[in-house]
Amino acid sequence: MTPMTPKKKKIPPPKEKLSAIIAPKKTKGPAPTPQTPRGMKDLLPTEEKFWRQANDSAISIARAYGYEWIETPIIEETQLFVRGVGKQTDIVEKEMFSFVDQGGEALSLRPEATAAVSRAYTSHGMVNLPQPVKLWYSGPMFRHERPQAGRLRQFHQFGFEILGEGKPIADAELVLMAVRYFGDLGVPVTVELNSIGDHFCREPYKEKLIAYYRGVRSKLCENCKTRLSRSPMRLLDCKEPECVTLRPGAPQIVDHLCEDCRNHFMKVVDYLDEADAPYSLNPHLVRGLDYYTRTVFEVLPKTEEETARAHSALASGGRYDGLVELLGGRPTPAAGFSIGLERVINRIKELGLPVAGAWQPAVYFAQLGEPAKRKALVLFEILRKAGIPVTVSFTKDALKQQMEIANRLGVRYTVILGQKEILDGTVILRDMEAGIQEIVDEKKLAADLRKKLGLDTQKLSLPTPVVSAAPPPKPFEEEEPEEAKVTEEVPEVPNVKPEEGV
RNA sequence: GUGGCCAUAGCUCAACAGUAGAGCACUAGCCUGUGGCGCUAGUGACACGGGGGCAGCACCCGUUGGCCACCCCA
Repeated sequence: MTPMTPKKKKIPPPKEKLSAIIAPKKTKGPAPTPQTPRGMKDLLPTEEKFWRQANDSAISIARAYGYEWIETPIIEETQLFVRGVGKQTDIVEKEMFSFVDQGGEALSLRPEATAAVSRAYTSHGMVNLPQPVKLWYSGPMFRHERPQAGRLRQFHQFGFEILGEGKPIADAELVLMAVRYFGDLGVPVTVELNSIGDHFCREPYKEKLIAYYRGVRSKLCENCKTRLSRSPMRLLDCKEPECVTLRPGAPQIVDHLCEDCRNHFMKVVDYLDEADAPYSLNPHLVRGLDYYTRTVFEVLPKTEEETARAHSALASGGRYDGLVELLGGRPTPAAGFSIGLERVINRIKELGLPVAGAWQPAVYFAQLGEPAKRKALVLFEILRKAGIPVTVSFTKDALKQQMEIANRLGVRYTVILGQKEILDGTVILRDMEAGIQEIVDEKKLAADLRKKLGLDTQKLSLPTPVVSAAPPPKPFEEEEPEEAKVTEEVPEVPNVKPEEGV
């Protein structure tokens, strides 16, 4: 007996296929440039500020509400999702990137994170932590769908989960967090809210629903005919005109909630009213994942014209009281929601909302000549250590080029180090706005720059002065029409037109 | 997954069945240690594969990718 051998049946790895891919047959012509896989894209430097904005705002919400960071693997056992998300859901049935690895394990790229977080809750004995356990995560998710704007195969979700808490105020907290997140960003949204009961009241309700639709079965769309036996609740969601017309006669889940579920839902609604949250009840809101119980909600963009696109949710979530237990843990009430970061960013761009800038250096370090390069290696580091947002291009030789870079970066000051300065133990400090230069002792440079940049008036040094998540309408950079108060003019600079004063 | 539209330089766009052009960007020079403006020059593309045709980027088919609707959701 080898105890190492797992009991699971192993499927032999598809060796031939793999080797065929790694060593493909020769083709004629030049090798084609590889593309990103369908529905997956590179995120480029120009996107940084939007991602920072969307992500940092969410982090500040997470902190404020007491959620802690967690990160789970991008790949999990396929079974986790089959059991957690549900065998009959669209996600599991047709949208998962699943594969068998070299060791014969059936694995999948995660299509969502709630199942994994619930697994982690049990795996790491978080039941023994003070309850509830409140967690946030952020990362890529994968669904094999037909791509479209706002719908990718690799997309990013930021999510929050409360595990070990069944009180309705937890549901309300989550909805409010969502509302406030979008409020902070300046994205107008509405929340659609519903309760889909728990398994005590849902099963009897489903029977009634099926009974109703059986009576009118012939009028249903093809899709719904199949849904009828597999997931009848989804009939309420169908957009086919025939099905829509049948909907008003259908029994509504809210009318069939058990007493506990009804009370729970009423309290959630009550809390939301108290907080003046912009929600509306949508008795037809049903989630595509099996684990939801009781409260479910979607956050939709509020747009001028109610176009079809308005129906793509920016965030969604709800309560999932059965999930932890379903995955082999103790019965644990839980709830959560997740935000679709790409969709949020699209919206921010469409609305032209202000975002905090990406990291901006305030000082550029220019060096001229080989000795200066060497010395720059040391002097630059001193500035960096001193907490000055400084940047440099050691590979560039011509001063002109470096000045161009400094200009493009929009830096306040450029430090210039050349032969002369090395001999004197000094450095030229150029004010890029005023076009004025002064000579500074290299030993005093760091302190001088900190003073000029006003760094000493703030806290202590921030090694990476990243823009904080200060969310609300914070326009762009404040401009400082600082008049020239420095002494030495440098005449040879062709400062042609004084009209460009500020 | 179904149906439709689309695909020319890094970006935004032209052109013609006879062998691709602009603006911006990029690189260099005018300016031998100093940015923004200007001038000059240069780099750089017909997504991939096949078909008919003297000839194709243009027409046809396939592949890949994007977008739109459906589906679904984030």
